[in-house]
Amino acid sequence: MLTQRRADILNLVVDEYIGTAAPVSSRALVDRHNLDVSTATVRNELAALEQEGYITHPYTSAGRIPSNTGYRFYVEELMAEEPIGADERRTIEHQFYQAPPDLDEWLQLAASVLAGAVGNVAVVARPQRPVTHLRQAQLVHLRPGAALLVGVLDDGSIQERIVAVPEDEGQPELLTRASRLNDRLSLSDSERIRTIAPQFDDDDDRRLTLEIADLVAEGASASQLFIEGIRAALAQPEFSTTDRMLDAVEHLEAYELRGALRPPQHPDPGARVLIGDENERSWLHDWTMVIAAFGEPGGALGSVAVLGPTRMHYGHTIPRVRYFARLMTELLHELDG
Amino acid sequence: MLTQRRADILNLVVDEYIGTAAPVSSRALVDRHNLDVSTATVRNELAALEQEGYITHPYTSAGRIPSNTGYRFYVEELMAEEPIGADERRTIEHQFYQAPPDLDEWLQLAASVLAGAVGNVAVVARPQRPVTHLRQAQLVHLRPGAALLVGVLDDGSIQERIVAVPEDEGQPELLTRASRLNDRLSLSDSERIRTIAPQFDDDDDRRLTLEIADLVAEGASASQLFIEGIRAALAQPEFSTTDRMLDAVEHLEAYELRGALRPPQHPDPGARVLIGDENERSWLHDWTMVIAAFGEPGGALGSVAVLGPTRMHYGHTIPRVRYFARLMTELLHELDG
DNA sequence: GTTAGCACTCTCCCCATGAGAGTGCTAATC
DNA sequence: GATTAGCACTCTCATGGGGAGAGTGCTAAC
Repeated sequence: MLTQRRADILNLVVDEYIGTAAPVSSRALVDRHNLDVSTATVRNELAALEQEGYITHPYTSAGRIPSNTGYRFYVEELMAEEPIGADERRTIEHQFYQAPPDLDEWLQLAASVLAGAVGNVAVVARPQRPVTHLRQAQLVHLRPGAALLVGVLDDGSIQERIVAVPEDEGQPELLTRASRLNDRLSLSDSERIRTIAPQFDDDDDRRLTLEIADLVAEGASASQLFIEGIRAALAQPEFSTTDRMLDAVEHLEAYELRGALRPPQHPDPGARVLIGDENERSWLHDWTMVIAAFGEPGGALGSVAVLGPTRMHYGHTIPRVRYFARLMTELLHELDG
Repeated sequence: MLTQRRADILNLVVDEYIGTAAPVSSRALVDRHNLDVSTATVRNELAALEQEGYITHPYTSAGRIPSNTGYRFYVEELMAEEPIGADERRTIEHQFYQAPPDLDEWLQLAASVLAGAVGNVAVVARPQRPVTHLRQAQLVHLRPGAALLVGVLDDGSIQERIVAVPEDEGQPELLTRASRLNDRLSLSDSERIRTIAPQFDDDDDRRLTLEIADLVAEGASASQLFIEGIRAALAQPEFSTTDRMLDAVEHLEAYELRGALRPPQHPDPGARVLIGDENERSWLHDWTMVIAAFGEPGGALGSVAVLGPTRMHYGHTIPRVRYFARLMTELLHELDG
């Protein structure tokens, strides 16, 4: 365990480094926080902290920078959370009530506002149920023999695909067919729909039922992501060379991020912080991800996340990620009535 | 007008510069293309070409690089188009027939494959009609008093929003209501739907009709973009400094690109090439955009575009943009049956 | 019209240099 | 025993000079 003074100094080192992005010297600590010890004493403490693995220095005679262990300790024990003022809260919430009451608009807005607030990449994953159920299916006549199958799922998402229908059926017949299917399939999940299929007498009904099962399964697979703030994140000194920037650009896209986020299993009241190699993906080993889940237990679950260099303003970011997750839960609730 | 020899030399300068990204010297031209004149003669011709504005050089004693005028002349008169081999064609088309027959999948795939083929940013804009019509509207019961209004439009897109419905109506009543609305509104555009609204006796029908009009209008506004290849474009020497890279990253996103593309008015058999300041947006003044439209005349129109530095492999890119536009037209046709 | 020859220009890489920032250690001090 | 002053030492980084190299532009000869 760290002595109080060492912990204090570690705290200062991390704060300072987060603010300046430059290795922190003993001099800087003493001067800027009027410690009542000399730089030599601080140097001794820094050496001890380094011994214990909380900080390192890039070369013999540079200041100290936090190690991942240091950040971890900082986040758990030292960090002062920067509360979200009433003004800030109001400004943010105002933007949501200004926007049309549409989930996708809100998610997009959340990503954008959060990215702006933390100056890093913000990712919002559209809420999903672990298992989605069909709410209603519809067949829209396109041309003889083909119709658009539209499925509304119980997480509010819509899936569509073009399907074959009997050549001689027009919209009226398709309506009848759809209502027949809905009577049996509504509120079932993909698995169940598939088991119901053989119960239909009509060949086409059976085939369409299987299409619907596919449709529902598809809806449950890939959740849509809203990504913002790439430019702001890349402007940070961590990406001061073009190759590091290219690396980042390569990974900061929906496909990669989806893999990094993983769908939450239950709504999380807090925010998880994954520092450096605590992330599974190796490209994230220089990144920190702050992630929180939103939604109702048993309902659709989404994620709010912020990605940035491990040198991240944790005290600022973490409460904001939490706040946005709570806010999205509320907004979701509002949509559900 | 240029003499034949000057045109030949300009051609070589552009080819060479496109390949190497380095200013082209008289020596390089003579050596690498075994011209039967001396470097001094070539220098004289280069001086003349510079006089006439087709090339410049960055400083007194560097090789020559094409000016925008030079590129323009090259594209119109000199460039050798690199045909798409049967193999390449097969490989590409195969990928589309492998993919599920879904428009969005295809558009995404097109952006991705095209980006890979040209090594620059590829953008595909989802086809849109100048005026969209409602194909069918549907009301899906969510909870007492609220339903999901789903509109299928005649360009194949789907729009949705949550609307208020009478508290006491369940799915059966909503079905009746929807079919009543469809009878009157189907195949009308937003304008017309709005004028029909007052003809309904029922208050709720009138209100829902206006919602539908909105929905249709919304569907016609912003076309979805599929963007790929950012990383490849940024890896080029034009973006060798982080600030230029940041500038590019800032602009290479859906919102900005939508503004740069502008919806096509009619399907274009060729591909337009906009070099440097021929682009309206000032951020594109160092870029070239190659853009082609696809779709049927009178039907929904989309765009295929490639964006890259003005030093772009024109002879390679242009035929491929054209080819993808044609391919998308065919695929669109296939979806429409 | 073409070419050899050459002076001239500009970039770019390399390297030496020195200032500056910081540490680590030792010995003195509280 | 903890703290501190002092100082040697280390490493980076900015600066500037120098030289090689690449290429042009011009002139005079062919």
